[in-house]
Amino acid sequence: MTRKKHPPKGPDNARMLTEVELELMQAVWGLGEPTVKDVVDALPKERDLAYTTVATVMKILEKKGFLTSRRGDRAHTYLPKITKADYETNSLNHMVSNLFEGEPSSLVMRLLDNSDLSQDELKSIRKILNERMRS
Amino acid sequence: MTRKKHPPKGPDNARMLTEVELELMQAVWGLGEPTVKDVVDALPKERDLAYTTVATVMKILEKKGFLTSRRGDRAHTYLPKITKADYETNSLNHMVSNLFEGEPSSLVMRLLDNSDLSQDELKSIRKILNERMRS
DNA sequence: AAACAACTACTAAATAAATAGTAGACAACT
DNA sequence: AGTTGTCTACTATTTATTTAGTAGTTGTTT
Repeated sequence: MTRKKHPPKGPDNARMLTEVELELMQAVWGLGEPTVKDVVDALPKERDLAYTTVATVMKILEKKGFLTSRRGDRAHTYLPKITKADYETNSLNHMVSNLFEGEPSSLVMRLLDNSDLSQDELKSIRKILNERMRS
Repeated sequence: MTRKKHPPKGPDNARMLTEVELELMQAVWGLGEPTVKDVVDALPKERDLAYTTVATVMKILEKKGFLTSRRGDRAHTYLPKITKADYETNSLNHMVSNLFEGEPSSLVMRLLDNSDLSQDELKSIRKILNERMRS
């Protein structure tokens, strides 16, 4: 079988995190500049990942450009290279363009159609919206 | 190395589509009950996927429960087992719980913070919101 | 200093995802 | 009836993802 070797994804610009990567990034964002151990400890006790597994995934996150590391006192520490807010924005953009034909309002429509949003949630959303529109 | 064989993902209930899978599902949703060929033809010309690649992925989608197939006149046809609307809802729920701490309003906030929304978009979002709130 | 604990680098294995070729079945024209 | 084209089933390859072990280094505690 003559197979064309399909090229590696390459050092992409706007890559999305995998499930586990996101899980660990959440911990990192919450912790500031944690060590591997900090992250392991921050995971819920029922989430039983080996220390080395976490270390490996964090190395991968570094290779992919989501984290930088530097030598700390004892262990080295990891620092996010992207804020959670920016990642949220990227995720939303990705979703809007892949699933909602590039129309953010379609996304909001679907969200409002579905989720059991309380009257309070709706109000706070409207408030935000009004602020956005004033400016 | 004594390695614990980590179990396969299993026939999951609320799995998300991969990138390519979503691409093909979009075509299927747009077409109704297409054959493999219909889907291939519906892809943008610059998207140069082999017929067999599309056939393989659609088989996978069937195994995962996103499509059913039945014998048609010549080729067999594929029918979505989930509507696009339902998949959109699942995606949003997934995102809200994995990235927005379960708060849909946080998602909306982030979306609105993202400056490249036109005044028209904002207006149509507000309209939707107002409709939701009246009911 | 010996023992022990923590940490890193490297390696490894299983499964998933993306892509596509081959062979054989079946139909449609000459 | 032979050629041609389409379609399916099966197989194959590369890369990605998830998970974790081992060996070696370095630091800590008796």
